[in-house]
Amino acid sequence: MAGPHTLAETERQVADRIGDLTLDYEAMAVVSNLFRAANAVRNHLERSVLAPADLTWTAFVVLWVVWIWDRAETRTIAAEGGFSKATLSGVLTTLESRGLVERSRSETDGRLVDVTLTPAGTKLMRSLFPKFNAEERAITRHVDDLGSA
Amino acid sequence: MAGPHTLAETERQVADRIGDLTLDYEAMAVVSNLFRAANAVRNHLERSVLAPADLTWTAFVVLWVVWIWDRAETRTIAAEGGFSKATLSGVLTTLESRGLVERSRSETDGRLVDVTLTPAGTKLMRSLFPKFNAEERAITRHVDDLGSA
DNA sequence: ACCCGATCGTTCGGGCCCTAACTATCTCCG
DNA sequence: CGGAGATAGTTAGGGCCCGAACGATCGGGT
Repeated sequence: MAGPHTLAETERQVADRIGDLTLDYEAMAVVSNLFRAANAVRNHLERSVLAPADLTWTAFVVLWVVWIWDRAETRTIAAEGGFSKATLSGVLTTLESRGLVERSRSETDGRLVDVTLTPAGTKLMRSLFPKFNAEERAITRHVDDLGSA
Repeated sequence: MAGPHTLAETERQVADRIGDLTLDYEAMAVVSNLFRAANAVRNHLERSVLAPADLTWTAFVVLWVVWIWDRAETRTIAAEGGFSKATLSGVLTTLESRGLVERSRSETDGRLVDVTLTPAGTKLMRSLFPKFNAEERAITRHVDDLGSA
């Protein structure tokens, strides 16, 4: 799906399996390369920036959203980060236990939960995000290479 | 990171947080959109094609690699699919218990494990892959929209 | 004032995902 | 031949991830 083989090699193998069907090889390559690139970028950023701070990708995204918007409702964070409410709930618990975020029930709507950064969380993001962005910059300089099979 | 806000909005918020630092907003947008697109594509394919067959994304990738190359060593599958050997080990156990793949120790090298599809696994892929590719085709027709913030 | 449907966040169960540690096997080289 | 180092796959442990089910809350219509 996202490995070292060339498109031509893969195409030949697929043709052997289902030669009688009409397939869209370009669409296959697009999806495959999309994931190849996304995985490569994520792995690099996790190892170079996030792991030293003992943060996962998702945890960093949560901190990022709350940091940028000063405070955020749970539903907003999940939508912004692209993961489910269930996932967020667990990550928030982790971050809360580490003293990086705080949960507080909304005063105007009893169903909502507001999330804010603790001073420790803010301090972490102020020092971490510049490093993260520097790596983003370094990566995107050759992101085209990652995407080509 | 990958939500509904525009780049301009996000940029203004970031500037409020660390206005004195030099940042690469375009690199931010590239990474963010890369993940936004990859997530959207993956979620769609999982829900529309994989979930009805009770397969996860990773499980499908494993089946795909083994199917196309007829048989594959564990290390090859992991490299091709972009996940760790440890992850693959667990997924293979799941697929084996469902009777879709078989493990067999290599005859020439006692360290290696060869993976092959069972008849049931082959049958599943022959029926599933055309559906998967059809969705890939439908998605990539507007993948540019997904990537634009 | 009261119900009904919609919405929010959490919890539960199962599965993926990674790193580190471990065992088994192979290969190289003296 | 025999050990040292490299390599393969598995396992252990911790964390993410999702859909489904749940209790709590809100809002509109009567």
